[in-house]
Amino acid sequence: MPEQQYDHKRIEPKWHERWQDGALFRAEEDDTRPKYYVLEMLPYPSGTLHVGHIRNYTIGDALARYKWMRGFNVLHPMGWDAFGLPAENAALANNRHPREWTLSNIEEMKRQHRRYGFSYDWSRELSTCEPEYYRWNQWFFLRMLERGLAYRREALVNWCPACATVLANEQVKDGCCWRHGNTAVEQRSLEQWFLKITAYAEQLLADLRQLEEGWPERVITMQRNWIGRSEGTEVDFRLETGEPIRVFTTRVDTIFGATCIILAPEHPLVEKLVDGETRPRVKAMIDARRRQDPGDVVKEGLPLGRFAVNPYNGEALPIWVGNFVLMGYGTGAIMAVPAHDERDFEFCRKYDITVRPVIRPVDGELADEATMKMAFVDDGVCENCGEFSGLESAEARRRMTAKAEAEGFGKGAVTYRLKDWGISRQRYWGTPIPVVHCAECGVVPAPDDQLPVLLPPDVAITGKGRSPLENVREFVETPCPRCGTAARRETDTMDTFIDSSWYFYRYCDAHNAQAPFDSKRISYWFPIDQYIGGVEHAILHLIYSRFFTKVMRDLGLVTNDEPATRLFTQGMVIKDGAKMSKSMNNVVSADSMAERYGTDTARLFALFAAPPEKDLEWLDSGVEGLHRFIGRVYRFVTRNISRTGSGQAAGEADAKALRKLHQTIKRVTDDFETRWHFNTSIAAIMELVNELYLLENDLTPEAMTEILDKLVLLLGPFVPYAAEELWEQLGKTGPVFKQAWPEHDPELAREPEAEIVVQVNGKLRGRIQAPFGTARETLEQQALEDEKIKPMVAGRTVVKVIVVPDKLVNIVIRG
RNA sequence: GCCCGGGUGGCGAAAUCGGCAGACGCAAAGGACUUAAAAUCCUUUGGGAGGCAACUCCCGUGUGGGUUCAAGUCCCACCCCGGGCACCA
Repeated sequence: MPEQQYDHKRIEPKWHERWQDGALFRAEEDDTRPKYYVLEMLPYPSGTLHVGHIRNYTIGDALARYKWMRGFNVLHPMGWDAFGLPAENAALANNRHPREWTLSNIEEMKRQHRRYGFSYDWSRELSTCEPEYYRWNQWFFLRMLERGLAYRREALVNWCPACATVLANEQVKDGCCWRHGNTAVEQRSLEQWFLKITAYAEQLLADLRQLEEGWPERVITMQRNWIGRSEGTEVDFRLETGEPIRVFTTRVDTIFGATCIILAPEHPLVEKLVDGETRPRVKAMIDARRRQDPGDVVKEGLPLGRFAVNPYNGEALPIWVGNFVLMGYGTGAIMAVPAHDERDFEFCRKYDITVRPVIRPVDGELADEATMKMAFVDDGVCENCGEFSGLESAEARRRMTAKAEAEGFGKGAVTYRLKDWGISRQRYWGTPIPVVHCAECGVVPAPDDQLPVLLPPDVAITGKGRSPLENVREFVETPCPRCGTAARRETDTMDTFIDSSWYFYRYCDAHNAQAPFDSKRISYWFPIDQYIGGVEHAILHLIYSRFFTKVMRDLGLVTNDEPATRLFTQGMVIKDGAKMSKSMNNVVSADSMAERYGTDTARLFALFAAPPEKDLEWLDSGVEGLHRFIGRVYRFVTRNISRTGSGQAAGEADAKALRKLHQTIKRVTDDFETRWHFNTSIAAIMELVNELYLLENDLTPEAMTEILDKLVLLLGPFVPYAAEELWEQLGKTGPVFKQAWPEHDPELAREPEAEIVVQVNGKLRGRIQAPFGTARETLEQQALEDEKIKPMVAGRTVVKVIVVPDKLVNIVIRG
C-alpha cells in the first residue's frame, strides 16, 4: 500500500470548512474554569495579510490554544481598527468612501484570518468604525467634559502638513509625523480639544510599579521618561515694579550662582518688558524656532535691559530671552546658573555673562571662574551661599525651599514632562466631537439622547487644510440644544487613539446597546492576562489606554487600575532594512507562501524563524524545511496508526522513545508557561520525531499509541490543520483544541544514568556514566580511574577536584 | 550626549542558574532507492593540524584586560549595529 502523503491542499480546506461557523472556542462568563484573556493589538485592515501579521497573530493564537487545552476559559477576541489616516488615504487613492473601503477590507481580512485557522472568538468581534462605537466614544467624551477632564483652548500644537491635521505630542517622532517619517511637523497656534491626562500623571507613574512584574522593562522606562516627573522649587524673582517672575528649578541649591534670568520667547512677560527695537527680533526668534528641528537649535539670546532680584541674596540679575527655553515646561522661565548647568554655561560663555561657582565637590575645591572649561553639575557642598554655606546639596535644597515657603516667595513643586492629550483632528474620518458652539450659550454638549452624532455620508475629502466637515452645511448648522437658536456644530473629529483606548473592554460586551459595556461582565475578564503588541506603542496606545482605564475606574465602570497585567512586545518583521508595513510598501504577502506550502507551514515557519520578541529580517529560505517536517510527522503518524507487529515486548526502544516524548512535553509546556520561545519548542518536537524515526521498528503498539496521541496534541497549537487531520485519522472524536494538554510524567522522562563530564584543568577530557545522586567521593574516584583520564593525571600533583553532582568533575593538576 | 537592547558557523539560530559552545532547521557535499528525475531515507558539515584507522591535539562566541577550578554567560575599558530620549532647567 502506498504511503499516505501530506497534502495541505486537501487537508486545510476540509477543516477550514468545518470550522467556518465558530467551531473554534468561545468563552462564556459563567464558565467555572479559570479565565485567561489574551489579546493582540487591534489591527488595521490593510487588505492583505502579510507575513508580519502572521507572525504576530500566531504568537497569540498558539498561546490561546495552549491555555484552552490546559482547561482555561480563554477570551481571544478579534476586532478592527478601521479609522483614520489609512482609511482616508486609501479613500483618496481609490476614490472610494472610507467606510465602504474599510468594511470591504474587513470582510477580506476575516476570510484570511479564518483561512489561517486563528482561534478568535468571532462572537465578540467589533469594528471601531461602526456608529455604535461612535456613540460610546462620545459618551466617554461627555463624561470627561462634565468632570473637567476635557477642555478646549488655544495652544501651540503640532501640525503635520502631509496629514493636514493636528497631532498629539506622543505622535511626533524626531520632529516628524509618526506616519510620515520625512515630513517635519510645524508648530501652529490653534483652538483645540484636550483630554487632561496630566491630572493622572502621578497615578500613571506610580502604578507602573504594579506592572514591573509583567511588562517589559524598556516599556516601563519609556513611560517613566515620557511622564518625566521632576521635583524642584518654584522661586519668584522680582522686577523693580514688584512684579514676580516665577522660575522652576530642580537645583535651588545653586541659586546663589544664578547670574541671569532667561525667559522663553513666548513667555507673556516678554511682551511687557521688550522695547520696540528688540520686539521684532523676539518675533523672529519665535518663528525660527517653529520651523526648526528642535534637535539642532543653536543657543541664542537677547538682553531685555531689565533686571529681577534674587530673593535669596538681593542681587539684581539681567533678564534675557533665550531660544532654548521652553514655554511648555515648568514656568517658561529659568534662572541661569552657568557654573552648574551645561546649557547655562554654554549660553553665558557665548554672551560673556558672569560664571560664578557656588558648589564644590564634597572632597574638592571650588572651581575658578576664569579656568572653568565646563559646568560642574553634580551635587556637592555650598560655598559663598550666605546662611546655607557648608551644607550639602540635598540638605541645602530642603532648607532653601523651606525658606521660600516661609517667606512666601516660592514653594516646592513637581513638574511633569507629560502634557495634555490633544485629541482634535481636522479629518473627516473619526468620531465627531459631540458639542455645539452657540453664540448665546457658548460650548454646549450634545445631550446623551442625541448620540451618536454621526458623520454626514457624502463629503468631499480634500486632504488639505481644514476639516472637510466645515463645508457640509447640513452637518454644521444645528440648533443649540440649550436655547434652540441657530448654532454651529463642532467640526473637529477625535484622534483615533481614542478608539483603541478602550476597545478591549467593549470586546467583553460587544453588542451592548445601553452602555459602553456591562461592568459585571467586564469584571470577570479584567484585567487582561496577556496583551501582545509592538513596542512602537509604548508611549502612544499603551499610555492612553492606561489613562482611559483610570478614568473609567473613577467613573465607577471598572474596578481594575490597569488594563493589562502582562504585556509582550513582539519583534518587528524587517524587510530591506525597514519595518514591514503597508505604509512602507514593503509587505510580503503571505498568500503565495500559503498557496504553495499551506497555512500550517506559514505559521510554523513564522514561529520557528526566531524567538517572537526578536526583530526578524524576512528571508523565506528555510520554509521548505518546515513543510518537510510536517510531511515527515504526517507520514510517521499515518503509517503507524494500525501497526500490529510489535518490537521486542516492553523493550529498550519503548523506554527510550517514551523518555524523549515526556522530556519533549516538559520542554514545550515550560516554554508556554514562561518565555514563549516557540522556536525551541518546535526544535524539541523535531528532535522527538528524529528519534522516533530511528526507533520506529522496535516500538510496541502500546507505546506507539501513547506516542502518536501525545505527539499530535503537542503539535496542536502550532499546526492546527495538520494536527486536526491526524487526530481524526487516529480515530479520535472531538477537535484537538478541546483535548487536554498532555501531562509530562517525570518518572518516564528521567534518564537512567547521569552522564558526567570529566574535565582536566577546565578542559573536556572524557565522560563517565553514574547513577543520579552518586556521592561526590565516588564520582571523583571514578573520574580519576577512568582510562582516558588516568594517564593525564599520572605523575602530576592533583591540586583539587571540583565535583558538581550529576554533572561534572573537574580535576585541577599541576606539574 | 544620555538610557535600553544586541554582536555566536556560509545563513536563521540554540545553550533558561557560571559547568560538554553551535541543539534544531536552511544551504552544501556524498550515498541508497530509481531507466531517469522528483519525492523519500541515510551519512558528513565551526576552523586548523596530525593519523591507514577507531581517533588525537590546537584554536574558536565583536576587541583588549580581569575574576574563577571553569566565562558566550560575571566585572572593567573599548569598537560596531538596532531602538528610545534628547536643550525638560
